[in-house]
Amino acid sequence: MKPRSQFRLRITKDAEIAIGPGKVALLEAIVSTGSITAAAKVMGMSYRRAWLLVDSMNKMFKTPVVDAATGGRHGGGTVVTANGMQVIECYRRIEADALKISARDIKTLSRLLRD
Amino acid sequence: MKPRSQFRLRITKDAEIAIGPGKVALLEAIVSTGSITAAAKVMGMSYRRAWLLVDSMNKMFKTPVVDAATGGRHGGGTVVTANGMQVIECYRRIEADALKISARDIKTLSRLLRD
DNA sequence: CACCGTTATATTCCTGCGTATATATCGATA
DNA sequence: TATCGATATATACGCAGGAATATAACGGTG
Repeated sequence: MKPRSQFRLRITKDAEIAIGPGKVALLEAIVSTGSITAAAKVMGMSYRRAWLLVDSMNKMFKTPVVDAATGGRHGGGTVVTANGMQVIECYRRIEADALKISARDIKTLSRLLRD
Repeated sequence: MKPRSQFRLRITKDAEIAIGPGKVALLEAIVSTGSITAAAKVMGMSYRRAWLLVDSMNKMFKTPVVDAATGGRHGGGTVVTANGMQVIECYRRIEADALKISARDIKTLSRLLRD
């Protein structure tokens, strides 16, 4: 079938993942939904897992990537900070650049696969 | 501490990984040791796991990536085929190119991390 | 000041991955 | 032809990661 290639960039600190594809996608889901709960649902993961990922990101970066609020009319919500947006943009740009520069070799590799 | 960034390119076929960082490293270990058994030890994994990885690669590529022999003076051994060598080289070249083109952005991202 | 939906957090359970282990087979060489 | 080390394969066990579940706290708004 169609071999799908994907880059997975990870930046690791002390044997734990600072940022990777899953965390970036989660951040993007928070941007578009406005809450961790809804983002978790979109991503198909439990709220707990989503919260743990968000929490670890906030701890690993100098500046938090999200700003979570409890209470309020709609119970609260979570917004991605300017710093978080920069992380997303930078990560996606790296991905796009890497994919572009390697397109030829990736195709070569894919062609070696059985159909 | 020192944030270490790593690219992990995967080429996926039907939701299973055709080639990725672990399999490439295993192939390289087979090149340098001449057997699955020794390569598994070097990689710190069980023989079973190593054999399963090798087996899946041989099945997914049009041409086998290794040639395994049983019996003989030293019990046999496994050599990486020309096709396997091409897979390794192509994969490593993609990695190097991607890392090079993204060096600046990766540094930017790393700097956002806490020390 | 009661309501509501979200964040925050703990506990329990389950499942899949990998290890460990055991066994059969192979075949060049001494 | 007996030996020896590697391949090939099956079974059972352990464990970490994630899901499911439960509960408390929060704070605008009506």
